Amino acid sequence: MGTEIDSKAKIISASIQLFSQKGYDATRVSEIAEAAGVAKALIYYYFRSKKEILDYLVQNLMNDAASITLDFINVQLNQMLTEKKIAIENGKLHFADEQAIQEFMTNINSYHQRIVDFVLTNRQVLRILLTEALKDSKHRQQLFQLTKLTPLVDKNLILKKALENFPQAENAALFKLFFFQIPLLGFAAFFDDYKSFSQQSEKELRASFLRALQVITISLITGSKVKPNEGEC
Amino acid sequence: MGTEIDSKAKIISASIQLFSQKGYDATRVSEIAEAAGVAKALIYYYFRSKKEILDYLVQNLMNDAASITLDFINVQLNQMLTEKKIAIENGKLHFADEQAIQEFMTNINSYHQRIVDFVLTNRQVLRILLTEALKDSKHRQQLFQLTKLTPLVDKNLILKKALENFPQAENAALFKLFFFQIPLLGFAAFFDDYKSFSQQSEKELRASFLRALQVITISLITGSKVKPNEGEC
Amino acid sequence: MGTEIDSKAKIISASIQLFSQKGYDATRVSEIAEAAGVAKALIYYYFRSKKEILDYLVQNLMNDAASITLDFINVQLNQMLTEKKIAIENGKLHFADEQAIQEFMTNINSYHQRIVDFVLTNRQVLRILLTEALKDSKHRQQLFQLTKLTPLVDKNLILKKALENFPQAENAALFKLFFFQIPLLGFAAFFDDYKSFSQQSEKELRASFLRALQVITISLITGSKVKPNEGEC
Amino acid sequence: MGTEIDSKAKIISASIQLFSQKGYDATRVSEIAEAAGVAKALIYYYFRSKKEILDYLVQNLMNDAASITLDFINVQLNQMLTEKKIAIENGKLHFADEQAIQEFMTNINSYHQRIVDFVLTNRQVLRILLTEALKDSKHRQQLFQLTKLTPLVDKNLILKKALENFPQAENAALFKLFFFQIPLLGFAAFFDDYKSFSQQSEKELRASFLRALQVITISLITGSKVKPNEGEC
DNA sequence: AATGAATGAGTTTTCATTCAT
DNA sequence: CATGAATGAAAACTCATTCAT
Repeated sequence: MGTEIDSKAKIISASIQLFSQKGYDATRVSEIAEAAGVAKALIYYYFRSKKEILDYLVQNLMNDAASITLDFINVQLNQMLTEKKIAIENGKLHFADEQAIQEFMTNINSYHQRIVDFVLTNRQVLRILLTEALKDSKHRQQLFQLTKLTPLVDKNLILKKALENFPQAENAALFKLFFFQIPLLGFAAFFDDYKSFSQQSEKELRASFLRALQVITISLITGSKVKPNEGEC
Repeated sequence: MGTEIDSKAKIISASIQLFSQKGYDATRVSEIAEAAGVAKALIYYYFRSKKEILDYLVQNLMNDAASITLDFINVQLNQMLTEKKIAIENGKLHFADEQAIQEFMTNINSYHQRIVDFVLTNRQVLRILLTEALKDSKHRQQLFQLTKLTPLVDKNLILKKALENFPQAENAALFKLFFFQIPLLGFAAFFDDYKSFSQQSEKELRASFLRALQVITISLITGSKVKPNEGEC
Repeated sequence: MGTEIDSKAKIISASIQLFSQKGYDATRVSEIAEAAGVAKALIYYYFRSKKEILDYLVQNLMNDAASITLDFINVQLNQMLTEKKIAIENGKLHFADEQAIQEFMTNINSYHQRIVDFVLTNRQVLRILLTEALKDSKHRQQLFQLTKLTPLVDKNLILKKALENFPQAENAALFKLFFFQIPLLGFAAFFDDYKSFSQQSEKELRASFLRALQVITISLITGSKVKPNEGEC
Repeated sequence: MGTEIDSKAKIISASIQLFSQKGYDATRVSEIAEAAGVAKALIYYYFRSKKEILDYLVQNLMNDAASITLDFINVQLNQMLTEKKIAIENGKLHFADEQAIQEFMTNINSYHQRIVDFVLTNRQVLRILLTEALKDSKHRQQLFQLTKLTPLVDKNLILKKALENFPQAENAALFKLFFFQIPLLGFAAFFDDYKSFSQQSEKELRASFLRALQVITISLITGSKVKPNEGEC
């Protein structure tokens, strides 16, 4: 013990690799053992069952997520409001000066960076969770619980403003889910595939995605009210 | 001869139900048989293997998708350009008058409606395909092939304009994928869950999502250029 | 009926082909149907079961065999004895003159020809029977029953003489079985393989085998007594 | 750890028993498990498939056969030639004296003994191989490869002489196959059946068969040339 | 005479899990 | 901690046979 680089860690690592690659159901315990370079029976020394490995991975992700304070942006936004660098008028943000805009952009970007870094770092387990969430209601709950950590609507002043464009309250949640959280998950889940397809570096892709987030955010903030079609849509 | 309303159809229907519910791997052939109300062996009379059922479902989806012309919007857009109802200046769309705006909105919404209707109608198989795409490269290819049917960037003048906001060409593809196609897929895949969670009707959700698509689209079209942060992001 | 070249015959023919090729157990009823170009269910119109097809083939073989009089040689041999063309002295055949030898050879050869022609004509079913006899005692009985049709020991004067070389009576049966009947069966069973391997024509092989039978027969008839090793063999 | 005297050996033994009894196709894996007194799944712990058990048995037979030097007789024959105890004149063997004949007989018998012992010891697997060879070309090849270990024609001076009786060279191979190798295989394959039928002891049958081999061999060696019938045979 | 559809009872194979050491 | 051996339960798939027409 000590020298043999922690069998448990190897089992966990192999599990992440395989679950995210082939899915939980299609992954065999024997494959995990083989990939981890340990005997199959050892897995049952550390985990009660195959299911428990999955639970362990997801729980770890949840804990990691919880330990990250993602709403720090609000603190800074409020500070900017207090310092009169920004103001909200007629449902739109107004900036005191060019420097205020710059500061605002920096803050919002740093906020997005944190989220993107988190999903990229944990992309394999996120992919596992996403896949499982598509078929298991328990994991679906966990996935949605996870998205609460991106408090765009409730706490984040920015999107809150932007989402006022939507007449119904629920629509805000819908927009948040399908155009912010789902893209984030999708980015994490398909990152490696898209990377090899686009032949861009990890860094470039990350930057591009962040810029896309900016486009959406800014556009929304400064965007005009939408008159929803009252047709038969 | 009348009672057994096409056993094959019942098998297919049961497969869609179960695959989309529990995932392909977790669905047992015996469960399909039970759900379809036929003998297990009959499934192998119509399909060579469990895998072939999946292939059949996906192939059918692909064929259905192919038969739908999703880029009709371009035709109408071009017509509006010809009729001088809209013009493109400085990378932004300019409208001749209020009526032009209205017509444009109608067109774009009808375009989105078609896509949304397609993904909602086929949401179960789409969910299956999405789940499988997350673990099987063959299905990943099919999923991406499917997204080619939403020709937002290449052929669609609207997003083309909007996406000029992105400095690099590749970013357009990234934006298209993660903020249009993935949300669409996500909407289809999580529709039923979100519906029961939000307690909104199918019609309402569809309308809300369409409005969200409008928000994004309009905001982008009329949006100001984004100066990407040049920091170490 | 009449035009459609007899479905039953096609089923039988396909069965012979497949049973002899892959063995009874490994042949599927569906394969027979396919090879015969009829629906699987039709097979059950003509035969109660797959087993019954096999029984039918073997029974047909037995009947064909029974209808051939294979011991006609004895008649002619006895005639030669009566006509003093041959005589038996000291356990060896003595011939009256060269012409007698010639006549004798002709007779014996014509006898062998009949047998060889029979096994070659029926080689496919014989192969089936041989294979089945190796695992099923009922067919083993039928195979041995079939060999009674080659009455070399009991009725055939020639080998009877030759086999007097063997001290024990049973040995005659052993010799007959392993050095006459088994070779005959082997010749029939492996004929097609040996033919394509040796690249000789069917006619040539048949002639060669007949010559080999002569060699054995003649050698035995004129052969010297064998003093069996009395060692521990 | 002592009680379970090697489960793998028990599986192999049960497989040999059952395959040779009922044939490979008709033997169920569950039967092997039951006969071996182990769980069905254990069979798949040691063998990838039912087919692999068969392959293992045949391969083992091939290896055993290869490890036995069956042509040692040639060494002794050559020695007798060198010692002038035998000579070859006019295509026939001539012996120096009575003692030479006796020595020769001893040698040839010891040669046959080895072969017969080998086929008797491995009669069950040989029977399996024979049965499979009748339907699978791969096993046919292996069967014929096995017969190469009885180098009667090419290396064995005795039969080489004898076979000169045959005009065509190929006939030698035919004779070797159908009147030496096939009888040997037949003896092995039908040994147990013939034994219980003849009610002779194993020892007696073995001795009888060896004597039959002697009869054939001696007769051939001292036999007169055969004038093949030039008729329409 | 002929067949497409259907199935019960098996068949091989798999796999998560346990046990003895 | 670690493992080779072992297994019960179930999985996918097969196949001879039957049924309705």
